[in-house]
Amino acid sequence: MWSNHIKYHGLMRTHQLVLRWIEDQLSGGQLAVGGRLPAERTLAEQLGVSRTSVREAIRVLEAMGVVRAGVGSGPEAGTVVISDPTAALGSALRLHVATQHLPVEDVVETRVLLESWAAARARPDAPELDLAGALLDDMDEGHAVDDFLALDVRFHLALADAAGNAVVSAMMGSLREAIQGYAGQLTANLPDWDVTASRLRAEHREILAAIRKDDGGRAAELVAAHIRGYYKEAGLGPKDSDPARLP
Amino acid sequence: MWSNHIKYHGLMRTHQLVLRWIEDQLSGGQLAVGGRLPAERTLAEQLGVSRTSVREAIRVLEAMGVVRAGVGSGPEAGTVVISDPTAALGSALRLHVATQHLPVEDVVETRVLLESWAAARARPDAPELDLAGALLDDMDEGHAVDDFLALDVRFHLALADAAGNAVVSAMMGSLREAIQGYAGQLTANLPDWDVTASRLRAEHREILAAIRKDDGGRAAELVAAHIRGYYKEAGLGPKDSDPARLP
DNA sequence: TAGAGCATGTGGTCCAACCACATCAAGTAC
DNA sequence: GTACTTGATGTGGTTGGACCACATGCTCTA
Repeated sequence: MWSNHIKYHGLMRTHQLVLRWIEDQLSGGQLAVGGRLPAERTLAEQLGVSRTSVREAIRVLEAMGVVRAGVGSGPEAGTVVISDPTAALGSALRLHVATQHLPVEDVVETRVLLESWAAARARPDAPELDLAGALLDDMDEGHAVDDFLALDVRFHLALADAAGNAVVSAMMGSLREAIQGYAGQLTANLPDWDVTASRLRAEHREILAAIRKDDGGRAAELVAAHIRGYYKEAGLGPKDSDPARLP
Repeated sequence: MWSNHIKYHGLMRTHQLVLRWIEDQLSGGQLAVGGRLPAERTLAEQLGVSRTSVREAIRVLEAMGVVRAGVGSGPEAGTVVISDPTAALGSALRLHVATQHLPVEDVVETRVLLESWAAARARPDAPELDLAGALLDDMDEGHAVDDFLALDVRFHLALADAAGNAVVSAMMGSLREAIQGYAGQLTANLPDWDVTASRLRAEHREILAAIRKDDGGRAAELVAAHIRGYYKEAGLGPKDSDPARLP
């Protein structure tokens, strides 16, 4: 039996070598979602590196939403392959928003772009719209602010999913996640939350109705106004002084 | 002087604690792009954790494009804060494409969406267009396939930057990066690279001209056709059987 | 048969040591 | 005086070993 040991990697740091090995396993199909990585100690020995380097690689993959590490024994234990792009993109965006290199206004505008497109593209008979409708019904029964916002997130995600593009869905969710803390603080700026919540509910119903009637153009306009209106009311100033150029 | 030691974090893994501390420093402004983190050993002592945990946190931040670690002494050494959202999003997308949970078709369609929007929104006098023009001139002088594609990437990035939305630029770049390997293989499917390259050059000039004439609508259409056309010629089948619904 | 308790294997954490590298300062040769 | 050599210093990179907490499953016992 030949050895998997990889040497002569002077140009690459050891954990990146492990990373590349795992990525190759994924691309090649030897490793798929639901599958499990070898134990850290085993993998370290197989690749001829230290357990520390293996762990650093796994830490990165975990941050990327590609694996989940669980202690103990049994099916929940070990390092298993998952696929949660939203978590990865969300964390990355949030960090870069924190460094002030991604303006919140740009995040909001990108949300408008992606969600408008999703609303315009969603099929009236998409099954995700049923979930959106159910979430909408839940929102009617007087919730606390946090609960309402949680349902709101799921409603918007359901709409995005209805467009059938996994990348757009993931990016949409990550954008929302990246400014979640920011949006939460904004609610404090609102003059009257109950009034705002009522308006949001009404707008949600309009959006869903437009999609159901296959009026994608109107749905897109409504979504854009819905998102921009909320952040504007909460005090987020527009970055662009020429709104006429907005699509 | 009080201690920075953080204890009683039973619910959180140690490296996540370090991660949170650094993110707080970024949000609070104590750390900004260009700044340097304390040395690993120092930070470990300050937070009362092992150097291992500090290193795992730094590895994650590095993968997120938030810091860059350099050995040795001097200005290039140490762990300094940077901001490269594209790298982070690109790696994450590439990995999830590898797990087959993000279809390449969806990546391409999202590129069409973002780049069309950018082309429609770009101002005719945006300085980034000058760079795009210069790159276009470079492309004329017979290059190898790889060189041409490298210039092509920079041209498209320049166009995206001209729209003035950092989030869209970052996402655009990451999408391109995520399928870079895939796109490279596709060139082998082309019947005649020189013919294709000529067509791409002509389309680039048309796109740039449309933006310069402030005809955003036409620019968006040209970009969409440009991207879809390339991948279609190279053999990437459309995922949706109803192209009439495309925006 | 039902329960308690141990064996096993997983990731989580820490420590101590060593290496490679880049800079800078002190010393040395000319 | 100038130019070169040489060592000290401080950085991240890597390793091996040790121990812990946890979850499961087997085995022994009452």
